[in-house]
Amino acid sequence: MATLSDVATRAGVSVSAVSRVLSDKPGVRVSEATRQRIHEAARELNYRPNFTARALKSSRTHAVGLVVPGVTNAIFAELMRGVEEEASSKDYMVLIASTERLPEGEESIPRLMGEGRVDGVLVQFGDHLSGDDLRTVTDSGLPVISINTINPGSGGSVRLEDEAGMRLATEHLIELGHTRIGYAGGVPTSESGQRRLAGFLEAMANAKLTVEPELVTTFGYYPKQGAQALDAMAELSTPPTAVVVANINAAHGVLSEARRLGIRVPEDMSIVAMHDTWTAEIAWPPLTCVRLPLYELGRAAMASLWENINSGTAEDRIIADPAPQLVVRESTAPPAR
Amino acid sequence: MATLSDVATRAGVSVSAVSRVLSDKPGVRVSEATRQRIHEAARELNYRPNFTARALKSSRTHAVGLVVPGVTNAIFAELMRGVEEEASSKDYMVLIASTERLPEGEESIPRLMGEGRVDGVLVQFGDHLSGDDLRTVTDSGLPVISINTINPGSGGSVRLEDEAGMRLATEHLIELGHTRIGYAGGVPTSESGQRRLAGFLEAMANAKLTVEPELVTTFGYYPKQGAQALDAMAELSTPPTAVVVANINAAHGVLSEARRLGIRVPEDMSIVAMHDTWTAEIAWPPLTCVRLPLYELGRAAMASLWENINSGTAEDRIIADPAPQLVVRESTAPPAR
DNA sequence: CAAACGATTGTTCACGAGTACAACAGAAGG
DNA sequence: CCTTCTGTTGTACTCGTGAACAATCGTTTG
Repeated sequence: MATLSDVATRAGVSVSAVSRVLSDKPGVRVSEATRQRIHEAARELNYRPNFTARALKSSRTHAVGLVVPGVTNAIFAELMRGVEEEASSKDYMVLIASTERLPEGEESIPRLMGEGRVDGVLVQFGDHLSGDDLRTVTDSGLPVISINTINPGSGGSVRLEDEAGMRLATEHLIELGHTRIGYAGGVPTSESGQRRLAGFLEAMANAKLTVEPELVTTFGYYPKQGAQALDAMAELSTPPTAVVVANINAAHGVLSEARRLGIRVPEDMSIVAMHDTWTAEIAWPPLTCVRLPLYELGRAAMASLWENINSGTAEDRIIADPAPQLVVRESTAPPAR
Repeated sequence: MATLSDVATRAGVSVSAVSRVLSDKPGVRVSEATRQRIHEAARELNYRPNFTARALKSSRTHAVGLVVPGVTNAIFAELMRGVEEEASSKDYMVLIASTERLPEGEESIPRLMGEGRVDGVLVQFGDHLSGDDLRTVTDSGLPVISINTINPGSGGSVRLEDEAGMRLATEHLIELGHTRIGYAGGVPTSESGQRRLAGFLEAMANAKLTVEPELVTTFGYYPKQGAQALDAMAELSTPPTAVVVANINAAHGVLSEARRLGIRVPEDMSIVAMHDTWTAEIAWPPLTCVRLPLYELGRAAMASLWENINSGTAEDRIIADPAPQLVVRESTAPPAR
């Protein structure tokens, strides 16, 4: 790997000359002859500035951390694609830190943040946001953007129109004629979970429909918890004729549990889910979903972080473009009379 | 962010003393008093060694690159989970470089490799392995492990038992009584594609079944290409009664295309797919699959890379544990007479 | 009691890039 | 002919860590 001084030797100049020419700042004055010789030498040696040295000098690593609950997840994949592309366009790289297997004395978050590996961090805590982890992240002094969670007092955030999305989903069921509608939400401590529940309740209230407490479950966003929610509702003397599921992964769990219990979708029960990933299409029946701009959320998160890194400004943004959109497939239908 | 010399000042000793104590090498002799004072000062200042400085000095970044064709993919997710966990256990971090949107003058691979950002690279080229990219990667002089492709002359590799997996899938259909079996494979230039095709042909030959050329398609591993393969087969005067699909993502495409064409699965056509991701269960009908150890492949890849980084040895490994396993679900059945 | 030794700690330099400052050349002006 | 200026290039130090080497101290031994 060629260094600055290798190039300098080859071009017969000093390192600083090479540094000046190659960094190509506006104010530098170098003769055309040396400039060319240096460029030629650099090309011949296939010179690339050493990242570690540059990072040490400038205390900029041109890398950001992305902390997510897990990577086996279509929602995360969309988000990450957005982050990746925006990062790439800003000459940044992305370091993934999954909190999937936290239990065993997880050290990767403090390591990521405390050692100057990254210039900033994007955090999407899942349902299980441990207070300790959160503190580690916010106390580090690094620019932090939290995704779909407003972090009190620290850094900026980006989030989606969760309420509007849930209203859309719920209104769809109401328009189809459902009145007894169940809700399978995220855990109550999750912020996005609270917003989504609010959206559901609002739509129900607008339609003057009553929401019986036993029809509101908040087990979580994962398939198993979706199945759990359906189990709870199926046990009732009069189960709902439709269910709003606050997360598509949970909806997949609802679907397979419905199959297991012999509940036909949509004939016996309609299902509408939040988020529209490619898995919605392959499910049977294909899931009616509300599409939220996850890719754009990722891009916006990275853009905000970049802003924060470079100018210290931290704002809370709501990603509303494109607006939440209902994608009707085959998991919803009018209720059987 | 506290530095070594901050700790040194606070403890009233020199930087080298601190360095010695905190790096805690076996041969160092430091008095218990200073050791304690240093540890205390370090704790009080919440000292963490600066990664960039350490990397510059030792020319080890404790990071590896993972180059993959795309991140919106359940197969990749499994693989990445393995890589992540093994990396974490070795105190390494993972940098993702997706080649998804290569066209636009992609610079991220050379950047990743040429600037000393990573100690080594794991590469999984998809169907579209460009010669240039491959050369960039292998010429860099960095330790490289290629995943599911044997890279001629450079670095080591890990791969799965593709042939055995395909044999298993094909034999399953043969045992059910199918004789006219179609094949939807990866592009012919892909190495794993060739091995999988070989496995299919071998199983057919073993059963003394003829393979008509028009039943062998090699469009690729993606859903759309799976759909394309089914289209080609459905056009035939006598379509196959079963199809072996060399990739589960393509199989999802086959399924939805079958639905579009009014082909019932498994009544009119059985489908068996390679790889068993969670999406196989949510599909309708749930897909019969051959499970290959993707997670273990990821772990093994990272372990091999670590070996290569630390001792320069590069071997080609085949991950055979656990062995390929047929997971029978509902997409396969005996042929209709 | 002095030399020699071992234990402990400090000084210095290197890693590669970047930058303030110094140094030097040549040209213009007095 | 010398000063001054400008344009160009080199020198030297910084970032934080790590390690070879040097220095210091107290202690043991001849």
